[in-house]
Amino acid sequence: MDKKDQYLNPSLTVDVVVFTIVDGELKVLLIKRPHNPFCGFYALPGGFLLKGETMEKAVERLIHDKAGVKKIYFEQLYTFGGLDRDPRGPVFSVAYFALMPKEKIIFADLADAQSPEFWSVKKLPRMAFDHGQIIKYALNRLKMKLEYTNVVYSLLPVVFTLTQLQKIYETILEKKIDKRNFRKKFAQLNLLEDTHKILKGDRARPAKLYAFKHPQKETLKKFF
Amino acid sequence: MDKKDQYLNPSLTVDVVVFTIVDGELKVLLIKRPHNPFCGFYALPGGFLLKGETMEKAVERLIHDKAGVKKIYFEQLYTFGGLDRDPRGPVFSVAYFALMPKEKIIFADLADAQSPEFWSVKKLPRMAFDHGQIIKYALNRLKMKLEYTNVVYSLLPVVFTLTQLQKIYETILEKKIDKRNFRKKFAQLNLLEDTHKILKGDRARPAKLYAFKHPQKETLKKFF
DNA sequence: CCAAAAGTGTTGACTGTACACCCATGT
DNA sequence: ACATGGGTGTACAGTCAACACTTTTGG
Repeated sequence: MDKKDQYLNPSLTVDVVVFTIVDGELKVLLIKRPHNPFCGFYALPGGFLLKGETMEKAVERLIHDKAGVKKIYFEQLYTFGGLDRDPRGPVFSVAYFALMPKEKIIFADLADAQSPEFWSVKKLPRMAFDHGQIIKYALNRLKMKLEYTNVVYSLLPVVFTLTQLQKIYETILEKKIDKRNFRKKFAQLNLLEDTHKILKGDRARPAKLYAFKHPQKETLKKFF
Repeated sequence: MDKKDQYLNPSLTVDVVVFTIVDGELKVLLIKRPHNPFCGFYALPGGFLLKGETMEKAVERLIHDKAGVKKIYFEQLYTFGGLDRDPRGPVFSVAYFALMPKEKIIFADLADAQSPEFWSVKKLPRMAFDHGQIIKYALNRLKMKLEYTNVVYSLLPVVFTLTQLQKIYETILEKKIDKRNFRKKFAQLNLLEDTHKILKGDRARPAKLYAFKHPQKETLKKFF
């Protein structure tokens, strides 16, 4: 047997789980597959690497093409390599997870002909490949990162109220948080600055608007 | 241009960072490369996938062939994909990290002709590819996991003294830990059981031997 | 003046940390 | 008897969780 024949020659793709929060629901970006396999099913944005392209560049390209947005937070998640993931043969997928604020969503004018949509993670459609599992994995990572880092900034516009901030935590962690304890915690973490602006318009007391001092990723001891 | 030409067709390898502790030093398993590129440099055990082999199977195979051991703890670490990692072209490497107790080290009778050696992570030789960085990444992961999980069991023989346990923490985290607080913490975590055996032979007071009740991986709130 | 969301402190329980001495054995 | 590592408790500080009322606006 030729030595080369004993080796697997797998394909390598990149898939991205893009999360955002709209109307108090955590959503994930999906695309309806126009081809077989899994034609008509929904899938994560993904695809092969182009020549000379790193995985990170590919992720940026995918995010730009499918969500019309640049420069959002993303990180590598996990590499999935089950032999039966794709009926066409061995395809290894390096999954990334990304976060964006809903304010950046633009679907008009996309370079790509496919039809990206945000779906609530609570009611996902039938998913192609093992993408359902990948989303589950990403969700878990998101919950972890919310508790140990300040990534939440990537889901928010530059200025926001403390209530908006709290609601993101409550939505993703799926639990109620005490308002006073929440605000106390953030106050002592010293991550936010008061913009001295105020959000009116609600038919209620106006809220102060805050911004992150350092929107870089930071790892802290314990958030929640 | 043919459509296929725009896609990268990378190779995919698996590399394993096997840690163990010997004589109070954290060691990593390395192999001296017998071929170019980087002939004579040291590298992590790794290689291509065989036909019909998952990444996990490949890791088990590598660990068995290079360290002569089966059934040790391992998990996926990260996928490295820099375009210049390998001078021969784009090679993506899915890195795993593994832990084994020094008691299981057997170098005799290996299926593989190469020469595996354990090197202290404090004094690594010149490394091939980006393997130095991969080890650094793995080391970081190990520190994290020590603090949040009970993986330490994978570095220990089935029975051990509390002092052996503590020394592993001290070695890896590179800090002294208070003996009383350490023992108190482990007592309240309730992970250990007293085997009612005793380790004599030191010219000092004999020590009780403990074992993990559930050697499965568990994630706990906070260890250290 | 009423509805709606913003804003604000205190207490008790728990957890982490600092710290020093006696005990059981081998030589 | 002494050297060596094993084994044990207390007190203080910091953090977490529970809990209710007043304030400011729009309608």
